[in-house]
Amino acid sequence: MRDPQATKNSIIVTSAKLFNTQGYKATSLSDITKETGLTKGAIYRHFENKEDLEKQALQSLSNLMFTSLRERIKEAYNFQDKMEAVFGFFENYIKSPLIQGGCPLLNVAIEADDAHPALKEQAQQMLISLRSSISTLIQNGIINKQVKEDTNVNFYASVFISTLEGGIMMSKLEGNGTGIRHAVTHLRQVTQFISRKT
Amino acid sequence: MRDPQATKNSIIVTSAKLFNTQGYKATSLSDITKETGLTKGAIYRHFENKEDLEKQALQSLSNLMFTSLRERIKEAYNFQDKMEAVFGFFENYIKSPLIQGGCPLLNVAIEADDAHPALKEQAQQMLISLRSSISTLIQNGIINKQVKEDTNVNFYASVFISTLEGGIMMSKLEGNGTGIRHAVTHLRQVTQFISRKT
DNA sequence: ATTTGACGATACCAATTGGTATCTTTATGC
DNA sequence: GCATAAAGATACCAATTGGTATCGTCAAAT
Repeated sequence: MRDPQATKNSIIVTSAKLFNTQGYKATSLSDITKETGLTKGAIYRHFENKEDLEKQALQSLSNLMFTSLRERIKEAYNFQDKMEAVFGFFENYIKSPLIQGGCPLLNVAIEADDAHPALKEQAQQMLISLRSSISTLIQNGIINKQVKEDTNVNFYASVFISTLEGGIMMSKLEGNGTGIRHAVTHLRQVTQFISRKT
Repeated sequence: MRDPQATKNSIIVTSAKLFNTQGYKATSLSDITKETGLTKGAIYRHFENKEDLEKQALQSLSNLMFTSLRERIKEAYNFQDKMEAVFGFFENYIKSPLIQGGCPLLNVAIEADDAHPALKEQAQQMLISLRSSISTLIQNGIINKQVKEDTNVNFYASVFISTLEGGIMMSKLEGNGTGIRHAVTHLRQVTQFISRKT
């Protein structure tokens, strides 16, 4: 009944959930022991210290986020549908959260501002990944003649991310889907705008 | 040399700065005593407990934010210039921060998610105020024939806020002005789009 | 000038923090 | 079936947390 790999993973998963909802600094070891049912002895066997656990938990959230996002994008076969996949992914943070506590990137970006340089670096990497995903999506749209060829790829990637993350913030704060829904509705128009007329 | 009103205010101001940069939960009483040069005795004479201080500090940040924003808006005399005032206000979070640590609304919204119901309520009020400011701005634009009369006021207010807050997040994370600048450039086009052709 | 009451400093408190040392238990290779 | 090493539980640690009781001190009213 003893599976160290499984316990390590369960520690990562449940602490990731706590970090993403309560915050990294605000989540104590005892919160984690309570939620996992394990003891500090077990946790510190698998992780050097709390920061190590935070990093691995965030990495897990990042993986979860990007595998899910990429999967959704891959299932669509043209630019507009792929954008819809991105929209659906973000709307799901509110509708049926794959991950509790909202967008891990947004959460860690705000918290790691100054205090936590290690997490900040990871957050920066996540942003780079996200922008890269959306940029290539637009770039492929141009290549496939679905997006106007004079479209500023990085600019629009940035706009998409800003609007979606801001929408998540509003929706989480207000406890309804209005914020993200408006963001998506608007970005749908933007998508239309940079699309080639057919 | 003893001015209780002044000391209370100095406690609020410096703790507000700490809360907005390090986070509310992450800022300890000793952080505050260190930064203010005062002792716990002084602080607890003016505030019931830490939560009380947090609330008053956030209120102070909120006042600072909205007085500055409204001032900027009031100085402009047509819709587009007023929108520029809003844009300038948000760009200033990065360029020359009136308040260190980025947008207090964004920061507290993310942190108070679940954990802190009192702060969350204040954050909700702040969002309502911000949306109200921008909504009336657009509404007045319609009244003054500067904005298309079929413009969905609340929708665009929501879009403006999402995009700006998301832009702040990106800029703070990346340590440059690109995120907010792109957000503003885009919203300038949106402003153009909902403006009446002259 | 003295009294008085608020202001702020000092000294303390229990509880909790992240972390470690040690002990027991469990699976596994022989 | 037994030794062994790893996994996890228990028990501890100093430092820090928010909070309080008490003490000195300063300024204003008498």
